[in-house]
Amino acid sequence: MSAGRVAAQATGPDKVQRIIAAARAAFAEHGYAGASMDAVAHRALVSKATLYVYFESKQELFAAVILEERDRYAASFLAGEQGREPVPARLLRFGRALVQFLLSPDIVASCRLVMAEASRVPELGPAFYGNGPARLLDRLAQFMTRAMAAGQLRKADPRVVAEQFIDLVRGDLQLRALLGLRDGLAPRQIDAVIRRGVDTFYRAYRPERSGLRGVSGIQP
Amino acid sequence: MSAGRVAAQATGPDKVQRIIAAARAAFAEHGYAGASMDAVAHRALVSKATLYVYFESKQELFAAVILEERDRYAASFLAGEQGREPVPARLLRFGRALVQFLLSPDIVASCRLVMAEASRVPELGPAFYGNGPARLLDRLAQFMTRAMAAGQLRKADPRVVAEQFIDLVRGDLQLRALLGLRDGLAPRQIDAVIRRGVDTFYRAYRPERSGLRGVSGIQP
DNA sequence: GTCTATACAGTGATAGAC
DNA sequence: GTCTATCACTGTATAGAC
Repeated sequence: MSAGRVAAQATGPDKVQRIIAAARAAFAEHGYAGASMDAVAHRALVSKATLYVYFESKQELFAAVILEERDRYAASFLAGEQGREPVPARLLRFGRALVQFLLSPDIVASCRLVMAEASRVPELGPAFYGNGPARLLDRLAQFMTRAMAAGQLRKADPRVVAEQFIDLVRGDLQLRALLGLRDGLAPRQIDAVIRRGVDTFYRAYRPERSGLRGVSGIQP
Repeated sequence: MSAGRVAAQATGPDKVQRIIAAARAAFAEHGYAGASMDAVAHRALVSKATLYVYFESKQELFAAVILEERDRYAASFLAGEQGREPVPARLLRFGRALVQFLLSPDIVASCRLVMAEASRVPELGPAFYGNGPARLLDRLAQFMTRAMAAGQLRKADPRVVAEQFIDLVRGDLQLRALLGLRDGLAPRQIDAVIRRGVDTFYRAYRPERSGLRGVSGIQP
């Protein structure tokens, strides 16, 4: 137990990760109350008692799952900034990445779980929002600020602009996904929503005297 | 069993309603799996066995709760059409009613439940969406169609226009409510989101050239 | 630390008296 | 139709052997 060699047991290091992964799958499949600790232990290839060595309760395990997913949320968006492209094209690129992310099965499952338990675990919702959507909004607002400074967008509150961009691009796609609809979520339909969202956004926020320049050069 | 007098028992008629109401409260409070039939029976002041007289299973009771709430969804929006007001004012009025509805505790709770169970009860999501948001979208699209015909809005696909209006007015308010955030949901902040949404919407969809083309809405 | 085995409460659903 | 009492089962959490 003392210093030096920690004597890495055969099953020490990543066991926690395995448990969390198993728990995430179980929660996503059966919901919080519906997922049994037995099932989690079985999936993680450990005994139920071992579970309780690492996590004092089911609640704590659940929180660990959500907070781990939360970190993926603030993932590497906007990675290739592609500064050369015109603003509408960059918006379209970003919108596609955003929606693809929001509709990914992992994120849909996480959102469902957090929403379902929000009233019983009040600190979960703010934690999820603060490290997910809020960060996203910040980064997008910075982008909008730069675009406005460069005269590529009409001047306005960058946070409002960013929020409305997200609203328009997301459409009701996220709602549909959360409700488990399969209609209207084909790739082509999704892309149509995104393109129309970018189009309307740019129509409202393009520079004032863009004059006769076309609304967008974004038709793929 | 035989014909004629059905002999209305003292507790026949509204008992089902009482059970459904109790079930809605229990599901909203503890989630589907977390709510016990025992608790529902207790709340409804009936015995558990009586529950199973009216509903064959927990699933069936749950479906009844959701489908009853669904009907409230298609409630009397857009009641006072107020045809005299200018379009932006009418949009603002409608946006306020819409958001107030979306943020009401009952609807938030229903959405959470449906989303949480969507993957396990696949027919629930479509039923909820079809009788709720979809109907709303239809009515709003009709409104947009009339406004376009009257030259008060730029011509475009009415369904797309209606959808984007909802997106802009809703903002992330519904998401925040579903996640259980209490920040940013003060009445004043809510109204600010709505007003900015209507403003951006109208900027994108106001008539092209209000001055030259003549606003006479004779052209269908 | 890890496992097998289990305590104890609570679950959905049912049988039988009234 | 309604209730009391109960079934068979599963849940979380814990003891004790290794």
